[in-house]
Amino acid sequence: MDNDELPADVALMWRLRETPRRGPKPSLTLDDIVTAAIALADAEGLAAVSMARVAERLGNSTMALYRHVKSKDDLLVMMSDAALERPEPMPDGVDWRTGLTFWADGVLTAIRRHPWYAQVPISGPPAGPNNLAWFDSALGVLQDTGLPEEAKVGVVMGLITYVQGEIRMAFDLAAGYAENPDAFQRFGSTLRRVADPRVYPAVARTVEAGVFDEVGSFEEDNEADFDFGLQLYLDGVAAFIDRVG
Amino acid sequence: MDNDELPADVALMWRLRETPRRGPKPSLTLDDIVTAAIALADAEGLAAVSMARVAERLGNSTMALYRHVKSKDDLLVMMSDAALERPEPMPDGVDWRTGLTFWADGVLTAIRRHPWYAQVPISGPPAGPNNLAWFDSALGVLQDTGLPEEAKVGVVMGLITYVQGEIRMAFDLAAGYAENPDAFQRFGSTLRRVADPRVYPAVARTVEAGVFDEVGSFEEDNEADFDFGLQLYLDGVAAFIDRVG
DNA sequence: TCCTTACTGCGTATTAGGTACGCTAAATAG
DNA sequence: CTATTTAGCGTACCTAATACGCAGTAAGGA
Repeated sequence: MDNDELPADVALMWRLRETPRRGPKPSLTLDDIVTAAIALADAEGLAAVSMARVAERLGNSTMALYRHVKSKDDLLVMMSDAALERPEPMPDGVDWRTGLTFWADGVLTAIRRHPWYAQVPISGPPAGPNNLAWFDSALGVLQDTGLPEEAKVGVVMGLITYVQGEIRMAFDLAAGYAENPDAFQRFGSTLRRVADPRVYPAVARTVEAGVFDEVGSFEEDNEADFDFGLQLYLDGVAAFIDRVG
Repeated sequence: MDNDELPADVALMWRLRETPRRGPKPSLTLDDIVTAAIALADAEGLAAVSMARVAERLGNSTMALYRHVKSKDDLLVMMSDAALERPEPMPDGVDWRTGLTFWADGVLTAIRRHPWYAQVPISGPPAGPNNLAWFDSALGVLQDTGLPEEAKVGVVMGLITYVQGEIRMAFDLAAGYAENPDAFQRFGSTLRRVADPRVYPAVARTVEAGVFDEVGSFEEDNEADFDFGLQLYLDGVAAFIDRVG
């Protein structure tokens, strides 16, 4: 068994630990802990996730968790892999562009169920099983483009980067919005007050054009912005495939 | 004076508070606090920034800070605006594409000086003076494209989203790398062990092609990936400008 | 069968950090 | 000179992470 060559937390995420033989039967499993922590984060936000609160949900003591998890950070890593769940299988025969759009929407949908995901730092390459499944799904869509493997990875990395940016911005902003909607509704008038045309000429022009005046639903605006940027990126990918693929 | 219509923290960031008349002269200014906090975060990471540590650096007591700052979160918001500093002025007469590339590199360079930036949640629209200056700089580059104002904002938002993704991923990953370089160097072999070709066919193909085998400098790889994705996005913008602008 | 051993759950205690509260002293307005 | 406003700060409280070690449990071997 050469599991010991794998990093410890990766082995944990893939549930590769050999089952111990002696000692009392665990009344608690890693899955229980991760599930409880996710439920708590979903219900009350990541800040509510303390070892004590998680243990309470499980009817166990705080310190019992540490038999299954190295530290709280460790738990967070497992939570974020688990929260991604599995990607929905790609519809048969989709072209790469439809596929990547489907993929990106899928990521956002999955994460919308667990908004706290945006606050968990990514600690390494996508090594958990669910993360890897998403990665695989996106790579698979590019199969028929004829791009070299390395270029496929580049395209997917760029897409992941864009989507990560969206996740971070959208969900941080949503938290800010929930806490203080005024700051958003008054953004236009704040800018009018504060954006001196001599210092911020381009912003001032945009403000004058009224771009920040119509409020619109926060989510819808965001979704539209995301799609707009995504389509720009995919246009670039299309040009690249024409050139190289 | 209608400052009171501005959100309190925005007024603070723009230093619009009316100077008080009575009471002892402050021995401490908001700038001092923000500067000290940034220096501390630069030197020891965001986790080292506690109110106590910041106060210690200033030779003051912990609670003295609360006369100038509403809460620690408040301080973080100010820190992240201040950390951005001002964008370098755009070279004269650059075309939009060169300009946006220059801009994106500038953001990354600015943030590389303050890596903890990636961990501070964005709590609202870009309302601080430095944030706004960057926003203005990017918008200004698109001046001659003939795009309507709203489309310019869309293009810049997409770029910001991509860059935010890069910031988050690159700096989180760098932290993970510093802590545990093995996880990265062995990523290829980890995948080989763990990525069952029947479950992860596309990943397996990529692994077989050896894409994850050559290690390369962590920073250089990252920079290259970022530029690759950025150019794809800008290709998309170019197509959009041809179509609409 | 019984003892050894590996393991689980958990109580205790330590450390660290955020911040409410209220006191004291300073500066200025009247 | 007195009232008012404000700065600094000591104290205290609360929450949280987690090191440490004990006690009880289930398998394996004698």
